[in-house]
Amino acid sequence: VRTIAAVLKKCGNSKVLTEGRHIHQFLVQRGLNKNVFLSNQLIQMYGKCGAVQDARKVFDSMHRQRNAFSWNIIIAAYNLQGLLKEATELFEQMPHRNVVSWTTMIGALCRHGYVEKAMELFKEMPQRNVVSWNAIIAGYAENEQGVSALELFEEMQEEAMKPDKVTFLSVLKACASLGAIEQGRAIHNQIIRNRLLLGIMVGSAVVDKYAKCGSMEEAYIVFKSLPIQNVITWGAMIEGYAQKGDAEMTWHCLYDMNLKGIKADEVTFSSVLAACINAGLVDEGRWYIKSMRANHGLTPDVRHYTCITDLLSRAGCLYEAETLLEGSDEPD
RNA sequence: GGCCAUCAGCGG
Repeated sequence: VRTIAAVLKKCGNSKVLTEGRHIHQFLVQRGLNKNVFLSNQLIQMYGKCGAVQDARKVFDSMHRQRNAFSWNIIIAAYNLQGLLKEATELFEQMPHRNVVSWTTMIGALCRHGYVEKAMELFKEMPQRNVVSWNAIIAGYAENEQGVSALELFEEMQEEAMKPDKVTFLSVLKACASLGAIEQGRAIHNQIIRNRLLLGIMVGSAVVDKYAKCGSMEEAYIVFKSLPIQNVITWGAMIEGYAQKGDAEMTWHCLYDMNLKGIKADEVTFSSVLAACINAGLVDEGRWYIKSMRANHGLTPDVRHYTCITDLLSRAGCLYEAETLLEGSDEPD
């Protein structure tokens, strides 16, 4: 049972629906489909594969066997597809909502931009844990309401709720979008004081925050101190230099990351092109967008064409911009 | 007891 569960989980995470269906059939044949634990895994597997209808069938077939997990999982499945209405209906029908159910809905509402509604739920819910706090803080941070995010962060600590690494991620993001360098430093110090080692995720957020606040020196110090550097940490550095129009350092990073065996991706190149715009380097821009295909096996998409058109039209090369767009396979 | 919610770089 444990191994079947693990396989189902893998199917969900790697979205291999056909394999998942086979296991489902197998479970039916063996009469194991009455197992609540496995049924929950099935719902989750279908949900992650985007097959909400199948997930729902399993859920419905459970009848009175359903537990809080089943409900939470099916609600999350609808939310994953952006089906907020259906998720809300189930949430309202759910008999014994727990902290996870509430938090799931808070996250979903925030993802749709309904932060105020999420806040209502947050206040209404009977008890909150660190994840609930994280969800609402991330919601404000995502919806460019960094100030509220930071206020909530204060509030949570007044209520003696200990922030964890996800909390720090969200508030650092809020600082980054606000350009709040001092607040950001304070949070960085707090992370250090809490002896939370900078893992790759929080570490990238710290780097990004310093970069967005324009302090590339501090960004670099943290960057170097991280256990590993990946495409995202490099990307945060490159974006920082790009925003400053520091083309030199942008090229340097791009070169360096390749040396270290980290492959630049589409996001990296949209920053590189942004650097070209900010530094007014038309030839380099032309070269890098070609280099994406030629040297990196990447396909430029709308983001890159937007940059290059911007760059070319600023330089007065409108005709060239048009021909470039016609040659691309992007509709816009 | 085990299975569910919050999660880092560009644009959207």
